Amino acid sequence: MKWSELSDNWCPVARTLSVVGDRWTLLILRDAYLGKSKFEEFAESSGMTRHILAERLKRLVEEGVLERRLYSSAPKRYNYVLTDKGEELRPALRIMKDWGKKHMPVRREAKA
Amino acid sequence: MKWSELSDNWCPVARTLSVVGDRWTLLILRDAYLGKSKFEEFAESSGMTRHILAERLKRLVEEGVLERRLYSSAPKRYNYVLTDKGEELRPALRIMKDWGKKHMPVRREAKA
DNA sequence: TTCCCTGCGTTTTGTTTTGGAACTTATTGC
DNA sequence: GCAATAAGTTCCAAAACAAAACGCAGGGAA
Repeated sequence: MKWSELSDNWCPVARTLSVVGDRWTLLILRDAYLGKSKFEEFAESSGMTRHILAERLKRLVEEGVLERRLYSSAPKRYNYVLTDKGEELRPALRIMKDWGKKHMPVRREAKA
Repeated sequence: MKWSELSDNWCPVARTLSVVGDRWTLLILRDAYLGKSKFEEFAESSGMTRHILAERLKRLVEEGVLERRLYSSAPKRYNYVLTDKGEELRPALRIMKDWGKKHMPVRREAKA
């Protein structure tokens, strides 16, 4: 089965994952919960490539998890802010944060 | 940044996602929470290829989320059961289930 | 007015991962 | 011997990805 066919799965968990279950999307949400909203902020913080970031942001906007908002008209600049729908996933990330702290100690020092 | 470098990230969410944040792993956990434990059960329920399933199960065992257990010695058969560590992610899946029910209605009928 | 800078992406070029299907191994039952 | 079952493994083409360069619209400095 292809990943893209998951959005109409009978299982609500599967449908949720069809939006946020890929490699980088939940990391974007993490940054959004931390208050980040600009393309460059996401790019730097998460370490993902700009290519992938652009694609994921577009998808999250299409799905109504983020909203693309003009915050400067000249030059035109957009940022990405959480919708109510997006906010409602915050508790899931909190659980993952606690789980990571408890079960996934850092083995070697990472820079930043 | 490569996905594999995430396991030593400063952020506990990122470290958690380095284990369960890929396309299919959380679907395996969903099935485990529903009581499934055998390779064939996971394969059929999730619709993922056996190839990927085998890889993900191996990783989950390595990370201590599942335990590989001999349940038949002749012929040798193994199944996969949740550890305490694995159980502790259940609440995150529950949030995703509720979110999916609320925000991701099924658009067309999918077969099982 | 020529040049560099910032913010936000897009394109290009290889590498890695994935999907799909067939194959393997060990054992039981017919 | 022959099919069935369970748990993987192997192969190849297709898709996704990483890294880095490029594009573009304005701003500011020289």
